[in-house]
Amino acid sequence: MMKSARGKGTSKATKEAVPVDDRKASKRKAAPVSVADKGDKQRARKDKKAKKDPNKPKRPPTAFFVFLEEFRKTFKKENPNANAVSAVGKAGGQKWREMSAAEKAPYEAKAGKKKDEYGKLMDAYNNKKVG
DNA sequence: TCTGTGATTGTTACT
DNA sequence: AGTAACAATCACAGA
Repeated sequence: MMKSARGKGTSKATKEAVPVDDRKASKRKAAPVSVADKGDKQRARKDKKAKKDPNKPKRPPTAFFVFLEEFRKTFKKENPNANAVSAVGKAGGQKWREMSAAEKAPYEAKAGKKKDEYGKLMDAYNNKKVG
């Protein structure tokens, strides 16, 4: 199964009325066209399928994902009917918003740890990439 | 049977 | 400084 494919998905929202994410810069995958076409934009990651870097370490899960992992369990327990990713995603996202730094602390700690390891991998990856 | 899509936020890498 | 892409996960739909 494909790891991830949100590149051409589109139809991101059932309702076009509400913006996807106004809190951030803009839309993430709102551009159905290939990024490479942009040219002026980042063409480095034009296609995930490129995969020219098999050694490249995958990005560590963010505090949100770490929390989501546990949240999914709890969520499924209360909502065994809602297993869909969108269900936990929204539910988790909503809760995540309510959560406070203190509660996110343990998750951020984990994320921070992952980042540390990720940096290590990056070092090895870069070393290999160059050589 | 297999692949792709959907949704969430945070973090990264590039320009 | 700003922007786009990706990270994990499962159920459903199409060929």
